[in-house]
Amino acid sequence: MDYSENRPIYMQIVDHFCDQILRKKWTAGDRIPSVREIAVKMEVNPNTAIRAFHYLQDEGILYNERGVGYFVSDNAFELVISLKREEFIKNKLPGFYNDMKLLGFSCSDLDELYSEHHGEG
Amino acid sequence: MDYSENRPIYMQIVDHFCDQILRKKWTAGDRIPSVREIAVKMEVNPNTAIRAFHYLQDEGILYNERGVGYFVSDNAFELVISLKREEFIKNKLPGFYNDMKLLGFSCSDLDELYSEHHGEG
Amino acid sequence: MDYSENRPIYMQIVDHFCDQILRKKWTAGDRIPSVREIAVKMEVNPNTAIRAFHYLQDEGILYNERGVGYFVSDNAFELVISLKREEFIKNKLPGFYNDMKLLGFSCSDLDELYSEHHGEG
Amino acid sequence: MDYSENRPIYMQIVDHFCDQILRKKWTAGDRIPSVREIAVKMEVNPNTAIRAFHYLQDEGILYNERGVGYFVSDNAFELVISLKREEFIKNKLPGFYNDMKLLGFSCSDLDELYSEHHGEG
DNA sequence: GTGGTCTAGACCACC
DNA sequence: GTGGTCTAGACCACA
Repeated sequence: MDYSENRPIYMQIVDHFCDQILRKKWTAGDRIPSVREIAVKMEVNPNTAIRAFHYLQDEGILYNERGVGYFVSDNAFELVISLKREEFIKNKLPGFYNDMKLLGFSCSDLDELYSEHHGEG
Repeated sequence: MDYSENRPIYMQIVDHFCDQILRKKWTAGDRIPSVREIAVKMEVNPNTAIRAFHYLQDEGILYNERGVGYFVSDNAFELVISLKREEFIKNKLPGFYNDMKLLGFSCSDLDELYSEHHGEG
Repeated sequence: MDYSENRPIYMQIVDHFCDQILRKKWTAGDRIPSVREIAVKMEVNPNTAIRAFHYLQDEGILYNERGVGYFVSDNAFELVISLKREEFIKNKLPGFYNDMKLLGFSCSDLDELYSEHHGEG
Repeated sequence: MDYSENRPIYMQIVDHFCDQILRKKWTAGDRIPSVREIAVKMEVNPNTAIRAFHYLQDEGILYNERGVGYFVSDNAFELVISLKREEFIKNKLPGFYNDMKLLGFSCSDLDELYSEHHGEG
């Protein structure tokens, strides 16, 4: 977890979970680690971990079985994809696109820019 | 000013000032409107406006003459460009690029995606 | 805090914090008192205290963990030393030195002058 | 005049006048340039120049003959010396001395430090 | 609990 | 007129 970043810790956990799902590390029906395990592994306050679980539960990506744990929903993959796609197009694309143009870059520059500055990271 | 946005008001003012400089509306040596004028025009508290002025003064983009007002530095344009370029490449590009790839888009899709969803906005 | 002095309150707080670091009262990784605690202890408005924290954060001397507090950076001591040294040599020394010469004092007089007028103060 | 410096413009003018007197450029009975001449030469608002004249008049260093101009008082040199000496010892010495010690310098270092960093300035 | 932001309004020095 | 500082108090997100 990056405490100095602007993004809230619990959203960084959410992002991490979505990544796991998008990369098929976690698939429908999988039981995911408990709140306590997550909190310990990520060195985070349990309250903070809970917020991430609740967020994903609200979105229908996880579901909870009382006394057992949290599980990946059947349609988690599709939900994550559509959620991310919508966020990407509505929130991230316009700002990024305008900045890009204002700074004199074009879409075809991006691959090169990325590999140049973050290629090995 | 967009109060619902995540970005603080004073940073939105900073962005606006940078825009003015990038678009050559304000050039080296120009006196920019007073704190009070900005506060009235943008409908914010003078203290909020001052925070934007201070931020840009720290960056060397503006300078102050006591009792007279704020002025655009000689190298303001270059400073803004390099500041924005650095922020773009270091902070915005990697997250955007990774999301883009993860969602199955490529750089050549961006122009189309943008004009489709934000073309007339 | 000395309200009659020319130096702003928040810079007096900054000076005090730097002193703590120079005197090794606060060392790398220490959590320093919260904004509210400082404000109460020094009898200033929390906003005034925050300005001091932000100043030192910008200089890299403190860093912040959201919801937790402010901490002393690893290289805080070196940063304070170099900051103070630079300020001393660039800003304070020339004016002082010129005054000293103009008034007919020499460096070897200083110890005596000081102990005579401020020795027991 | 240095508009970016902390010291007020009118005090910078005062300092300049005192310098002239200490260096015997201006001596008792000399008529000094008019407010307007000073304002033009120093590229300063006439009001600002006037404040400097008034300050020195209050201290007894200058006197005014209505319709004629400002003149250097008979005891101007002694007044400036004692004024500066007092200010030096009371206000400047203690802060400077403490900083010097805290940064690990001693009086005997000053000549070298000065000539090294400001020798040709 | 932590800090971050914003408003409203005051007072000041300076030009 | 200009900006600089400080206070008081509010609301918010985050841990």
